[in-house]
Amino acid sequence: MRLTRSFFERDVLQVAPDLMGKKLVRVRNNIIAVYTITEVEAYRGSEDKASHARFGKTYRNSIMFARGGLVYVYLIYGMYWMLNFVTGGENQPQAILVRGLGGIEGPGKLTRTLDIDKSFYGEDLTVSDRIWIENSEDINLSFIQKVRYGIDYAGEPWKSMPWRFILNQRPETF
DNA sequence: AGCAAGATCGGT
DNA sequence: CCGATCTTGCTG
Repeated sequence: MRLTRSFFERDVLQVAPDLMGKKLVRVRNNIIAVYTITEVEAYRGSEDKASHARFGKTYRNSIMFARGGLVYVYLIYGMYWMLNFVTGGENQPQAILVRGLGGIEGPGKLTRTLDIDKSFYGEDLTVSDRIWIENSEDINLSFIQKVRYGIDYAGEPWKSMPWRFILNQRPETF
């Protein structure tokens, strides 16, 4: 069953762990593909110096200031699209970067596999017919937290926040 | 208007 | 470790 608005309109540090093991559904050419979410990173507010919101509202990050449940996509290093889910309420810039899906490790690799690009900017996960999140039957999921990747520029304390969430994988689940 | 840097990846 | 590749947002 598809996750609704209320799931995403919570603090990013609540939503991120709840995404562990959830199903990412992608529809293209009438083919439905379902992936297990295995790794995400949380970016929380303008005060988070690792976040794109650290400069306030700009052309690129404006969707982060919208209500939760929308998609934030951007290009990095001129080559890789990054897939994010907006969380929290309006004017509360938060986002969750999807770093890993069952069988696909790496935020740049998964968008290539799922064929996700700029056209998904602002897509609404609660009504879209080509991407959404579903609950999983599995309720016995455990995860660990580590520091976020590639954000040394943020400085302390932000670069040390354990805001990367990784599912404890049980091979038979995938 | 120009430029440095980037929430990455794959090959040496 | 290094290059690819190009948009963004800051600076002047």
